Amino acid sequence: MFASVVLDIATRALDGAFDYEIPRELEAECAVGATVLVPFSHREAVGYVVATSARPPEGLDAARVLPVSRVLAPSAFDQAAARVAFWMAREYACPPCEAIRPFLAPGQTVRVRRASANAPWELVCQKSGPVDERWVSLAEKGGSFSPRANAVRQRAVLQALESGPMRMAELAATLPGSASAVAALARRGVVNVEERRRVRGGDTTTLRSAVAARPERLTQGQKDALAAIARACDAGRGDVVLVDGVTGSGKTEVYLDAIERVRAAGRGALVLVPEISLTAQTVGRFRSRFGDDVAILHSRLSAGERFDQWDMVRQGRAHVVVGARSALFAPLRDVGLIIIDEEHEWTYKQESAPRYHAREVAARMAAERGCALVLGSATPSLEALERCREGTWGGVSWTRVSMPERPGAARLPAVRVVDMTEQFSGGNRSIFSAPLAEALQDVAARRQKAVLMLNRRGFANFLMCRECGAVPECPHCSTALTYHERTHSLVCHTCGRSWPQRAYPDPSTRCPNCGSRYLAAFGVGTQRVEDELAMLLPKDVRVIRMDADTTRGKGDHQRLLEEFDAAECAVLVGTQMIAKGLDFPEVTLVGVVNADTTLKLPDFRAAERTYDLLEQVAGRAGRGEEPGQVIVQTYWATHPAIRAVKAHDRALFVERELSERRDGGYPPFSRLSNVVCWGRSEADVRRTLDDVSRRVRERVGEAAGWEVLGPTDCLKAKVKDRVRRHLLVKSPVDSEPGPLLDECVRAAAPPRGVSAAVDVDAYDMM
DNA sequence: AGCACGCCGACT
DNA sequence: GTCGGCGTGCTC
Repeated sequence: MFASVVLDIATRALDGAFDYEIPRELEAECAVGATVLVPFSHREAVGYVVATSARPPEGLDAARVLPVSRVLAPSAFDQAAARVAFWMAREYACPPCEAIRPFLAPGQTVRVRRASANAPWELVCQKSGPVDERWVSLAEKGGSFSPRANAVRQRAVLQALESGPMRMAELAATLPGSASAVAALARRGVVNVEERRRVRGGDTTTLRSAVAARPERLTQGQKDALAAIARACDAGRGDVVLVDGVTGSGKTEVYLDAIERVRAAGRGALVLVPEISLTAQTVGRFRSRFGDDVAILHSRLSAGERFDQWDMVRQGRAHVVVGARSALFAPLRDVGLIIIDEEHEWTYKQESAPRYHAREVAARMAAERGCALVLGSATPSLEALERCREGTWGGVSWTRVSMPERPGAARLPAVRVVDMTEQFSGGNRSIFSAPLAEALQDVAARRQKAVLMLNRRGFANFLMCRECGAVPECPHCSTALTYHERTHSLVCHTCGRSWPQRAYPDPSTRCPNCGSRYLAAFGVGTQRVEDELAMLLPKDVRVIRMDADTTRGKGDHQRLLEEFDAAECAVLVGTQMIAKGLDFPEVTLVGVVNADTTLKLPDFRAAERTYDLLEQVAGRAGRGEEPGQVIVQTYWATHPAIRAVKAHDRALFVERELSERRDGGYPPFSRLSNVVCWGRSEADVRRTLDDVSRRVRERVGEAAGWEVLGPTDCLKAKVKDRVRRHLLVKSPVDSEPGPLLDECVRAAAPPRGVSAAVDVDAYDMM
């Protein structure tokens, strides 16, 4: 037997697979998806088997085919997955091994490395593998047993166990050499040693809304969606269904029912959810419907927890996988359905190699496996909407099903837009407009709940001198420094450096530029909203603040949400993180403190992002019996995105936005790729990217639909003392910019100290 | 990527 | 006559 092996050496200089002979004794283990150790050019290398064959490799002298040395890990992916990985490598212009990595068991990286220049090569296994944990506990008669006077270790062990059972590993770490003491005590029957295979990562929640009570009847929209999904499943071609349902229209119920149908046919389902930790509610619903058949995979799990959940899927003990972006690569054997919830979310685009978009990989995977892909959103991406308008895309059908109503008595909330310039000229200097302040007091009086959102992305607190207009920037990165009030410091969010700094009205404040003392905080923080709320509302209204500061620890998110859920009357204050997925029927008021800060970002998707965010957060109101109200504060009330949210009419925004995109040749009417080049030497970076740019222009010529913009400095022109320049390339929707850009970068051969990255279908152009 | 090979200038 | 700079090319 022979194996085709992709080596784990990430370089553009080395692509494709290499062939090896499988020794007889390894034939059983050395299957597709296995991690192997192979000899490679004066050393050994780690690689992944992507194909096996009984025929020797063609066009290769048999004497040159070397044998596989060892099998390091069992199969993590199958043949179809390997095909998807190769497609990703091509599409997203990355080395094949980078495209394979997402498929591997989490926390199992095996590398060959060496400590110093001439040290021998060593295998470095960073394994957090399956743990068979040994728990030690006091036995019945443990309490009365008294060890011999000189048995210091035994005494220490018994004392430690008084407060409850401990893991052996923990005991050994705190009491060196306790293993033999435990063994001796166990022989006497004083302690019990119990071995259990622990499956980590099974989180639970007490949220009432996390229980998926089966509704008595479905809305017409839900029935239509389920019928369309059933058709797509039965077609078995990778057809796509876009479930376009207003917030609160019951998309999750549609997913649950669709999965039930797939499970009944013996197949499994992959469900992608953005920022999983925020939607403990969603996880709870899946758990309550499918129980232990659900595996949860997301980045907030510890390495061990993630491995256990992943392994459960591989072993075929769980058939429904719910997780963040990377859950798409879970080793589920018979995938019958892929669901991407909140399809428009940015988190589905990976910003490091492989720079894939989960929507596109899922579409490819669905086609490869002959299953259906369901995209769900209240604010579908313009890409998805446009493909559904076309009807077919990439050889499969794209269907949009609309769910325009909420089930039961719930109605979409009324939206009121408040022009803050009018408030200001009317003498109101508070961060709350008069209507929002009134509405909040009203909520307090009626003992209901409210959600207040601060739109802070790209607009974190910074300091600005009121006299000269200077904004302190990081000397190493071209980024405005963020002001942290609590620690009185300026922090660079790009490189993490920080400097002590006081702001006006502190008397020691001095503007670094002109020496003025009016260097003051600009923008609003959740802390300030919390303070103003305390002044506005009676003391018995619970105010819960949810931002990066209060949700640092594991489980903080959930704890705060549970607190909000349990409170009788409360206001939840937070940043973007509260816009999505929260489902609290008692919320009757949603306030957006500053709606338009994201509109000002230099990004062609800025308006779409703002619209999505506002529509999503507005959807948090009025999900129960009581009608909801939304108040949006803005300095730009005439913007189509704001007007569309106010009118609950997406067309107001989408039609104008689409025509602007069409005129400008932006996605979804083109593909936009970003080639970024960075390094310490500006001259080298400049020379390299100019070379790349020349080659791309040469290749593209006058071809219709291709356009090369730049090279120019990146918006973040310097990060960690490295200069950054980039090149934007527009190409037709049916083009393949990946391979072309890859070849151009390869041909330009960046010198040592200069790096280049190709980002196909880029989202972050900074 | 990592390393050998190989062709040139500065030293014993 | 030899050591070592890094340009070029190869690895199943």
